Amino acid sequence: MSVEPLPNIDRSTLRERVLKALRSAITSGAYRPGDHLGEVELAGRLGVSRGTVREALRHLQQEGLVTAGNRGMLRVNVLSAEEIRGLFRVRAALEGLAVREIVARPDRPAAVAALRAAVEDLAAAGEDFAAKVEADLGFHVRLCELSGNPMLVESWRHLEGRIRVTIMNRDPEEAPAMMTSGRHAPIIDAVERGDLEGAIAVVEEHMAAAADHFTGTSAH
Amino acid sequence: MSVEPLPNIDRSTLRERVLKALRSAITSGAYRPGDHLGEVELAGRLGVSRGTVREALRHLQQEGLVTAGNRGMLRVNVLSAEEIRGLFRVRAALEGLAVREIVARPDRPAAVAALRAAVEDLAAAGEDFAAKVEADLGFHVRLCELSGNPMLVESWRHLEGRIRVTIMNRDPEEAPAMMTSGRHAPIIDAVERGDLEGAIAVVEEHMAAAADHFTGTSAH
DNA sequence: GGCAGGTAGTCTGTCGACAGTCGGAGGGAG
DNA sequence: CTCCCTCCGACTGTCGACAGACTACCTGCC
Repeated sequence: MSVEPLPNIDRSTLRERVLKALRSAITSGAYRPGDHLGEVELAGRLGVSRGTVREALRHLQQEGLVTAGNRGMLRVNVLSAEEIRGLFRVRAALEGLAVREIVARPDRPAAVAALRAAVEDLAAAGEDFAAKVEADLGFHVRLCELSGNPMLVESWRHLEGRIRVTIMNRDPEEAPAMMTSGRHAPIIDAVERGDLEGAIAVVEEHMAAAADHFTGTSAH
Repeated sequence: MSVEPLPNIDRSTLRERVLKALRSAITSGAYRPGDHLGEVELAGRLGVSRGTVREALRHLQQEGLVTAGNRGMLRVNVLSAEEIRGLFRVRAALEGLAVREIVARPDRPAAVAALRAAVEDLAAAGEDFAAKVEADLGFHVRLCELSGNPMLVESWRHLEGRIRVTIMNRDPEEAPAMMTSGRHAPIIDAVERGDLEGAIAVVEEHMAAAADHFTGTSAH
């Protein structure tokens, strides 16, 4: 008798699946920033109870993807230019810590190799916008993961929602010159040769450029 | 006719009040790390519905105060020594960014004065342990707020729950030599004289010492 | 005495319903 | 024509209940 063909039982809870679906719907641009997210409409569309989507929405609210408007109504979050600049400064501090810890690690070469693989994914994304976004954020998450500091990853992920709405609010309608392998390679190079100051400088410059890019002319 | 005597209508939702109550109960030590938090018990004790405490618990879970154990049961989070070290490294990066932005601000003297007031609160706390904790965390949160970067405050607050359980898991039963005004003054001094490198060094040293303190010998 | 099977208990997951509140449309008085 | 009052619709806040799942214990058989 074969036990092979039934390995994939989805043990995830309904709330988790709804959470994923909503997050994906927002970050993919199906809901534009500022759009109202009604519990009843979402519940009906997803075929689940209101309480379930409610919990998912609350989770998304804490992630910063949605924000509470008038009378507790939730809508897709939209960040001001000032918030975007602050957001990328925090990112610079977090990812600066990441390179710092990677440089200090004994297995630095392995981390460098993993990062090189991540930028290759970015290059392989080609012109697919969604794939490029995923690969770019994947690289930066990987940077945090390779630091070996789970709390750092946790903090970075806490910003991920806001990062995604920022990207989605601007880039879909123009050429994204921001996410290219050429912009990430210098970070790896500096890490590889143990140049801590240089690596941090590159990261901060990278983040400053991104902040300028996303605040340049806000798209309507 | 007087309109004065009725200004304070509490418009907070029941979930928010339950959230506050639970957070306070955990951070005050009423529930020890590892304790099981049952929805039914809490709902009965607070006199509210299960769904309400459920949402509050989910919020606390994202804050890191509680963590999911076996079969989705939630218990008060307990951090490993490695997690604590990572946590305080992230704090150092965040608060390092804070001093950096404060030093760069034109209203630096006002920020310095506000920080001085915060350490005075700490000194005024005397030997009251809970008050000292509040004053200490108040100082650090103030540091983030004075940076003028709301996203930085947001990121710091995301760590606050874990910080509090870490403090509560160790300090209640021994002399807390960690939170004293003498340890915070050097930060302000360095900020006041515009010594960015020095201020960051003090912050990192402060955080490293705290990490050592809280991982020294885990209390049982 | 040990083990397999059943069985009660308890916890969370999910749902549907009721109530309160806010905003707007519509009608009537001035 | 304008302003105010009233009613209606929509949305969220909160609740109680049902169902599924896992644990621990207890019993009967070998």
